[in-house]
Amino acid sequence: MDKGSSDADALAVRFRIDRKRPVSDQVYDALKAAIVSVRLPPGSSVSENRICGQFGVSRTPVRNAIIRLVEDELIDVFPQQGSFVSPIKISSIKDSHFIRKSLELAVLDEAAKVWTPALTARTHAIISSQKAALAQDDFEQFHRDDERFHHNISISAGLEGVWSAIRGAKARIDRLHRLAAVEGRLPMVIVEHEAVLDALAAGRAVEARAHLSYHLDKILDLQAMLRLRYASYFVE
Amino acid sequence: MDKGSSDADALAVRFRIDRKRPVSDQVYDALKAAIVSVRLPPGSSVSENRICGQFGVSRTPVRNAIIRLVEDELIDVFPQQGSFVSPIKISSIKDSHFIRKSLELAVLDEAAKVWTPALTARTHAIISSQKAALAQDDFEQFHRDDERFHHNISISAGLEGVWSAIRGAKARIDRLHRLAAVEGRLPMVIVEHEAVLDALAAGRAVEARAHLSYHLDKILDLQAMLRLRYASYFVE
DNA sequence: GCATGAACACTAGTATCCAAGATGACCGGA
DNA sequence: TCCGGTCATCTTGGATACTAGTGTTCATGC
Repeated sequence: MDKGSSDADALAVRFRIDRKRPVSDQVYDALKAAIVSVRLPPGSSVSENRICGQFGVSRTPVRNAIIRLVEDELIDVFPQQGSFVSPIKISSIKDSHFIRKSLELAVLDEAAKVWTPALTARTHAIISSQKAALAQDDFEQFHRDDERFHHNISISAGLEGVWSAIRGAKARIDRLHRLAAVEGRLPMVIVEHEAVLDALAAGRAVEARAHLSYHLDKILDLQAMLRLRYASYFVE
Repeated sequence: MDKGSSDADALAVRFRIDRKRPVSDQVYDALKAAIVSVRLPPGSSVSENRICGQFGVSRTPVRNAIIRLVEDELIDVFPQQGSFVSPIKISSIKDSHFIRKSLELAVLDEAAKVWTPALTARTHAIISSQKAALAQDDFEQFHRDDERFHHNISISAGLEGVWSAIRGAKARIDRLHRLAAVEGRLPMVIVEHEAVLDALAAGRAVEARAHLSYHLDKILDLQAMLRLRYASYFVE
């Protein structure tokens, strides 16, 4: 099980620690970003000693970060053996998708009730930014804007607290999105976002709901194909 | 701000550490139970040093447990000041309730699709147990059975993974339920559970949904009253 | 050549120690 | 009496040392 040899380089983000902020948080953010973006692929070793060597910090903040990532189900830790990036569990995908879809649709219903032209403008700006990112092949920015689009709906509905729950479920399936990105799905994402926004702006809540449902379900269709292409990343 | 003087006794569970299981987990479970059951009321000091003295362990596992409780939004930690049981935030209640209701209703819809007489029998057994607990004034068992009732629906729907998300949101509002318990709401809980089960058993999914919705919303009605009676536990 | 076992390297869990900041009591002076 | 500064004490954050269990590897014996 020599998973950790070349993986080390994958994280070689040459991270600089800002001593003003809690080190634990910075390690958490960096590791989470690396895992969700699949720079640290499922199965990678996340040896505490190696990580704290790379970041130039002690084991304590690294352990704190790992504890939180275990809570996020992004890392599995086997005592006296090691910690590893969680494989993508088919059954977990099903549950996380269910959670995300249920919550986002429920939030969308609330947002539709209080939608305003100002919110349309704000959302349109996000989509424009996402288009620009795509045109420049800036995939990191694209995914950031994607998250902003969905986050924005929760904010608009006045349900900011619900977003953190959505984000938790989203993080568990975002790795699928990252894998799907290299399959040329990105332009369709923008089209689907626009469809949701147009329906919202026109006050057609039911239609917006249908569009968002379609958008969210799309990733499940790709799952079978991704599972074949990246078989080693999946279990069950 | 001398919140920690008498609070210490509240946790005096005389806890015995089982050296076979990870100490962190045991501390986490014990603290979480104490907080959710309001034995450790909002605002209580959760000084790491005092806790590890009471449990007879070092600070490390205590800190690990606290990290997870912060993630659960049950503890707030202020660096160089102390860690305290989170106050019940009105806005957070709203969001957590929204999350729980959205998920439980969505799960209920799925459960209704695959409901069987065997599931009816199993659920009925849980309600019977809950009745017995109420008759014996065994409130801890009552709340355990209450959790089993809701958990059972997720299991029946084949969405075990969704339950953990529901439980997370539930933990944040369970303190309200515990406070409501002393207001004599418990018998109504059983009636409402039975209404949900009867509708499920009869195959009337829409009706079951309405009953569960009513059951879950009930706690919000009590919120205003509880907020007055236990003003010091609430913020915002 | 093959199976076995002992030593070793590595892991995470836990304990202890130090650093830095915040609080509040205490004391002196106006 | 009131205000202000100092200091002891308490807090969490981080670093380091130690423990115990696991997997591997290599040497040994069959």
